[in-house]
Amino acid sequence: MSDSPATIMLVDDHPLLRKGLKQLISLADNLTVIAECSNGADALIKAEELDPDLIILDLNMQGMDGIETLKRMRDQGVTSRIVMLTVSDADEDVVAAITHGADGYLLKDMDPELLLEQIVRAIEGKMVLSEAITEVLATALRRPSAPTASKLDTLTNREREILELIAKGMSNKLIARELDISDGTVKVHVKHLLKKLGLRSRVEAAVWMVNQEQLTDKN
Amino acid sequence: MSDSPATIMLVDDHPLLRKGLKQLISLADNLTVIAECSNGADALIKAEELDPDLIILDLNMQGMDGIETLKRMRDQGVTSRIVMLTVSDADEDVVAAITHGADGYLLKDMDPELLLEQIVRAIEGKMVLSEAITEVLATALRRPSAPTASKLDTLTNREREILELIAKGMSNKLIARELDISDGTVKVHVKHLLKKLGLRSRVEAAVWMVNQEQLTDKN
DNA sequence: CGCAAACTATCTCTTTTGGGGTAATTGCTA
DNA sequence: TAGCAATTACCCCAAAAGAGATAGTTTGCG
Repeated sequence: MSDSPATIMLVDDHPLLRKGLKQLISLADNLTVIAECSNGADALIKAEELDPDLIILDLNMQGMDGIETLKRMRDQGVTSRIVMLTVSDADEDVVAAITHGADGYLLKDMDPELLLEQIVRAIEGKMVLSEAITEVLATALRRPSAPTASKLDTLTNREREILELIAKGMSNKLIARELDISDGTVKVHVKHLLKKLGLRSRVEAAVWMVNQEQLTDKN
Repeated sequence: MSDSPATIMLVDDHPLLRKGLKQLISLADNLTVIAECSNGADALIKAEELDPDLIILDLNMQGMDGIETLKRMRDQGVTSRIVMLTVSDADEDVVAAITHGADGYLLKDMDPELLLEQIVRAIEGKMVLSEAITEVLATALRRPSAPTASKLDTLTNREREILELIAKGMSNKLIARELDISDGTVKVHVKHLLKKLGLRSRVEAAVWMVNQEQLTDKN
């Protein structure tokens, strides 16, 4: 290590948490906080200007969120180590953070001493992950990733139509009336669509579809 | 005011945030933090034991959440002023907090100076609400109540639990295995929960629940 | 033209679901 | 103590769903 302290930038829209974090970091004499930002836009500018050794980035921020900020920083050519700090251990967030170039993912409810250790390790170039996170990441990587959208494509128009009605909670009989076909025919379509999607019941199909709709709505 | 400093107890499962908050409070010489808890159960014991002037209570905690903790404290006869501190400005939370006897509702992303002012005002016996919150509260009160959340509240714990499993697509048999009860019993609970929610099938229930979860997740 | 895929429909059979009831146990409350 | 709500479990029965097979009609493509 060098003899001058490592530079750290904090990005979090909770002043209180910044304060706590800064105080924590001040306990280590080879670390220094050179900047604080309360939002992503600010962080982008300061990151380029100051080129800190480490950026600690909150995931859940108003306006531009942590992932978006991270993405833009990397696009902009920021080479600082970047560690996400967050309350969320949601699968997608972890995966998104790592795939977009985060060097770590720590949870806010960690023990402060441990957190400080991890920060030091991050500056030393190591990937730091909360324990709870490593599992999530491992299982996420085991799955190739989003095969979901493609699955919908394997369905015929009629099957997709019927799946959407199932996702509204409708029974075969109601669907039959709605589409003006026999309920026996609906059963055939349901049978096929379940097989194609690898699901075991219309309830699974409904849940899957609703989540699917929500996912695509976000983008 | 008296000449001895007012006593404050902090309840939050993020050590970091407690640290920041404690430091902030230490800036005022007529305030003193006499206890810190990382969970609701601990808080219940210490609150009764120490009877602080003010309890600052995190809403989103592991295990017993803030509202539950608040409720039990009041049931237990704790007369301290209690202020909720949280990231969430979800309508239901605010209303729930106030109706269960909270004396204030502050957001974690407030300006620290302002936060400190509000803490002082709370100790002086005033109701303190973040600006963003007053609006929420006003509109929440204008409506008689939340039409959706109230329906979930009519369910018993077991029914809600089973509804959540249905919302994962599980069959009665699977749910029975999961909860280690007979599948006949699961059917009884399903029957009741459908009647209470005014739904006609588990598929409707699943769809309703998934949408419900998504709505509450956003806040 | 011939063929495959999609859509339709029907039949059979098993499993699941939902609605009705009764009843024992527990724990809390008036 | 009596009563009530919640949880558990069982009964019966009708409706719905799902899996299998078979088959007619239409449509588009090589």
